[in-house]
This record gives sequence, structure tokens and C-alpha cells, in this order.
Amino acid sequence: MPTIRDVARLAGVAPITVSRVINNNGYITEETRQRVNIAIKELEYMPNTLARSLRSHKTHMLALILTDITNPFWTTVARGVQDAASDAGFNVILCNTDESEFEQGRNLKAMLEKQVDGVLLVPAGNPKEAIDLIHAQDVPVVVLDRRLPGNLTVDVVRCDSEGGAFALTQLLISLGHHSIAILSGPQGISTSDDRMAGYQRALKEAGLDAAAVLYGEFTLESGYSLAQTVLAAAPRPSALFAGNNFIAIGALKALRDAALRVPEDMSVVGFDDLPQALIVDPFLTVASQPAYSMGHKATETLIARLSGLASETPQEIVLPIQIIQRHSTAKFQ
Amino acid sequence: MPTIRDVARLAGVAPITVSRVINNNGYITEETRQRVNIAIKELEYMPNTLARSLRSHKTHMLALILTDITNPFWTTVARGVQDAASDAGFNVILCNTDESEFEQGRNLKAMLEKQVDGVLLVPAGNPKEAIDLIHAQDVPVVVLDRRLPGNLTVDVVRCDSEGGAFALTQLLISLGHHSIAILSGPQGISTSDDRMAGYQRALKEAGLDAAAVLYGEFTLESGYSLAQTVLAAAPRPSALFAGNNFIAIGALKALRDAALRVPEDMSVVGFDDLPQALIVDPFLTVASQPAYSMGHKATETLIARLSGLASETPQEIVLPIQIIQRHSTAKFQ
DNA sequence: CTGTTAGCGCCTTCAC
DNA sequence: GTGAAGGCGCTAACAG
Repeated sequence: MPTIRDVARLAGVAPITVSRVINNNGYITEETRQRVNIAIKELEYMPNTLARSLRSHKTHMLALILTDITNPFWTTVARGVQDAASDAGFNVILCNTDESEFEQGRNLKAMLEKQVDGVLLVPAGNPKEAIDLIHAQDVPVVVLDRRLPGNLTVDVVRCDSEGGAFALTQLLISLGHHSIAILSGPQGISTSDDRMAGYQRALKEAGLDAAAVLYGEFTLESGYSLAQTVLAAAPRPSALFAGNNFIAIGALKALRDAALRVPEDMSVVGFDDLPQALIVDPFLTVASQPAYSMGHKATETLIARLSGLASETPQEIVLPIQIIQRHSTAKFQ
Repeated sequence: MPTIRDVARLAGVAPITVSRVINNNGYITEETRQRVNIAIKELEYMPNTLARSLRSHKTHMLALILTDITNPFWTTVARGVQDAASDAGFNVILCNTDESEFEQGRNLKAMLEKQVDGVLLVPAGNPKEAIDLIHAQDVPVVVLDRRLPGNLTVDVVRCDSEGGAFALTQLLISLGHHSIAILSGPQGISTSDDRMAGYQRALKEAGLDAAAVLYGEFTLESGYSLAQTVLAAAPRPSALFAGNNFIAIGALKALRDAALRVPEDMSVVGFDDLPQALIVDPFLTVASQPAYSMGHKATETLIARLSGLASETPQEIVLPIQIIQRHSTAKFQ
């Protein structure tokens, strides 16, 4: 592999001059620039980013640490991140934590050792330790999707889960449902907690009680078994609120297997829409989160902070959620 | 940020000794190891991977260059790659090309400058130039999903598109369909071409002619408009072969909008299954590719080559495709 | 078992 | 406008 010195020798200049041509900084005569560029072509020279980064303390790499790229919600977020990063000349290293605090720590450590310029973090478990670790290395972080407990010490870009859940529950109530069960994600994850809070607030405002409050995981299996639990109870609620897309699909499978029709026998609403490219007949009434925008915005925020363009105090950006009424909900008879 | 020298000073040893402790190589007295480890904890020392890589010529980073992470097929492949990489202590940088040769070149160049240890490439357009570029840098590549023209100079891990398409078409024929149209992806992409070939071979063996052969993109929109074209023709075929998952969904939407029932009025088969976690009632008869295995296997192959464990001559690994018969196909009346 | 020397490839700093 | 010196943090190669 030719180095900057080989180019310099061939062009008859000093290595630093080649460096200046490559990075397009400092004053260079058009003529020397030409000569250097010719030498670069000649040798098929490629700069070694490692050496550059070691010296310049900038890697142009961002870490994206999320729970599971297999969930289309996160896929879409990741695409937003990628596009924003790419536009600004950054590359993205992706890590899956599968909601494991251990994996999060392991990945984070690896990313910091790789000297990433910034971290986009969807915190698994208690994020305190993770964020402290990142801060100790003076690396900017933006937290994605989830609220942080206590005082804000980092930028957060998330969606209005509480408001979305409130509106979604209100929709069910406005359709005449008085007995609404919630199949929630895990307690302690802010999106779960916020959706629960929005659900509770809507019920309270309407003077209703929760028909059933069940906690599980953000998975298909969990949705299936939570729904089964609800269906086993008597009296059966008339509507189901699913805490995310996988729970919703699991619940729908349970309903199908129990030979219950949606929405005739049970109305169902979910959180997170599925990409239109995957669904022939969109059916589920959902609170749709702007996943792509969230990833894109978070990345822009992070890059702004890297460039020193951001305000000193951390920002919390909360994106609105859209209710999309489809055919999984009907008036209660 | 403390460096290896700070740790060495505190522990009263030479930097190289610290290095040996960190990397767990060479002989070290348990006692010095202890002292070094205490110093590391004390200073919250983190090795700088850039410097290490610059010296050792290993980055433990792989590039995954694919078309679009938003397609669940690629998402699943990516997860397979991630898991295999993670198990072997590698990180993955993900790049989307959107089938653009230009983007592919740009990303590839960036990845090589970053000194990735290996490249997993889903080639967009003509891969010759891309592969030459990678080879020029002496970086191992594994090509994913797509056949390469001409002599094999790199490892390839892909699925048996031709065989899958053959079996899928045979299934339609065995159901009595004699007029089968194909909505293909772009010409020149081997997966497209192979599926077309399998389709043609099955027809030929049965002494049938293709009802309609249409080329488009691997997108929802393309599937929709190709299907519309087919439906406008008279006589209408009795079955549709969709070149990938997005084309299939687009076609199904077109059929729905034309008020045609599947499978009563038209049988439909597709390539690529959708993850079960996304679908309540799997409906489409498909040729299902082992996406996760493909990503996993390709990564293992790449890492084996990095470690010098692989055979000298490039391998082509072809994974079998499974036909899953569901409810989008019916006997021709 | 531990240390010394040198250098990976580049860019920061300062000189001219 | 260009160059020389030095060092970013680490480890390969060689001693002892």
C-alpha cells in the first residue's frame, strides 16, 4: 500500500503538501496540486483513515446502539440515522443489545475504544451507567426514543408516547368501549410507562377503570400469551391496547386462534405502524411514530453537537404521534 | 484520556507489559498482571483501538454493503451478519447503496480507507470494478446473494434462485396453471436473471410458453405497475410470479384495486418470505430464502478467510430455498 | 518473564 | 506557499 510519503516522493514535494492537497486546506499552487493529484492517481493512493484519526482525533464514525434491527420500527430509525450520517460524511456502526444491559455495556465499551465521534443510544435498562461511561470519555450522546429519569444531562429525541396513547385510548372510548385492556411492554422502559400513563389518563378523564393491565415483553410471543390471559378472564374486555407492533401482532394471532373476530368481537389498537411496503391491506388502527424522522433528527442533533453548533444545554425533542384509524376498531355494540 | 504509558508508570512497568496484559498474550507473572490491572481500574484506562489498529494492521471491523436495510430480507441478512461478527469479536459498518453503482463505489472507498478487515458485498450493478478495488487493497471479500459473471475470484454465498424459481413455477403448473406471467426484477442482477431462468425452465419442461415477461425494479411501486400492465392485457394469465417480496405486495395491491380475488381469480407466488413476527395470517405462497443463515454463513466464511483458515480457492456456497405453500395459490378451474 | 527501540501513516506546530 | 520535526497511542521485533 502506498503511503503519503510515496506520493510525496513521486510528486517531488513534502508529505505535508500531499496532506494539504488531500484535505483541501492551506494554500497550494494550482500547479503543485496538479502534480500531487497525478501522483495520487498514478499510485492509486488511498489515505489511511486510522492514521489520520489518530492524529486528528476525529473518526467520522458514529455508533448506533439499539435493541434489535429486526424490528421494522428500528430498521426505519436506522435508515434515518444512516441517511443523515451519510449526508454529513459519517459512517455508522450498528449494535444490537436485545434489551440486555450487559450487551449494551459491552458494545458501548467497544465503540468508545474505537473512538467513535458520537453515540446514538436507545438505552436498555438503566441508562445512568452507560451515559456516565460515555461522558467520562467526553463523547457526545443523543438518546433516542426513550425518556431519561431525573435531570436531563444529554440530548433526547423521542416521540410523544404518552400523548399518542392518550389519543389512541380516547379513540376507543369515543367508539363506546368501556372495558379496555392494555398489553404493555416491560415496566421501567419509558415508552412502556408513558403509553401506560396515557392510557390511564384517558380512562380517568372518562371516569373508567382499566379492564386489565398486563406487562410483558415487546415481542410476538409476549403479545400472544398476554392476549390469551386477557381472553381467559371473564368478563372479557371489548378492546385491546397493544404496547407495540409485535405485541399487536401476537395478540391478533391469539384472537384468531381463539376464533374471535376483529373488530366485531374485539377492537384492537397498536403502537408503531408497519411500513406500507410490507402490508397489502393495512388493517390495524395504530399510533404511528415518525421513526425515520426520529433517527434523522437525532443524528442531525448529534452532528450539530460534534461541530459545536448546538446550544450548551441539552435539548429534548419530542416528535408528535399520528393516530391512524383503520379496520381493527369498531363501535361497541 | 490516560494512555498505556500512564498505566505503565502507575504500575511501575514498561508500556509493552501493559499491552501484554490487555491483549492477554506473552508470559506475565500473576503478580505484575494484578498490578497492571489495578492501575487500569484506577485510571479508568481504555485502549485506543485506532493506535492499536494502525500498528497491528487489524481493525476488527467488517463492512456490510447492501442495497437497502429497509427491506426485511436484508434486515434479516444483516442480523445474521451482526450475530456472527459479534461472536467473533468484530463490529460491522453498514452501508446502503440503493442499487446505485455510484453509492457502492463511494461507500466501498470509505470502507477501505477505514481499513476494514473484510467486506461483505451485495453487488450493485457490475461488481467487477468494485471487486478489483477491494482486491487491490488486499482485503478479503465475500459476495452475498448474487452470482458473479465469469470466473470466480471471490467467495460467494447465495441462495439457489434458479432452483427456487423452478420449483415455484412447477407448483403453479401442477395446480393446472398454463398461463403464468412473471413480474421480474431488473435484468442483469443475477437473482432476477436466475429466477427468470428457473421460471423459463419449468415452463419449457412442461411445454408451455410464458404468458408475459415483464422487467421492473425490486420495489412496491414497480410490482404495482407491472401487475397493472399484465391485467390490462387480454387474455389475462391465471397466475403471477413475483420476483421479490416488494413486487409481490405491489402486485397484490394492484389486484385488490382491480377487484380481483386471490387466489380465486388469480394465483400469486412470490420470492422471499416475510418474517412471521410481522404477519398475522401468512397468506402468500413463496420461495423462502434462508436470509439469516446466508448472512451468518457469509460472515463466518469471511472471518475464516481473515484468519487464514479458509482454503485457497474461492468457494461458492449455495443455500437451498424452501417452497412454502399457503393460500395465494389455488387449482386452476 | 520483562524491557528497549523503533515505527505504523498521518497531521499539528512551527519555521522559513 | 512549502517544509522539517515531532508525536498521536500502540505493538512488532528483538534483546536479555
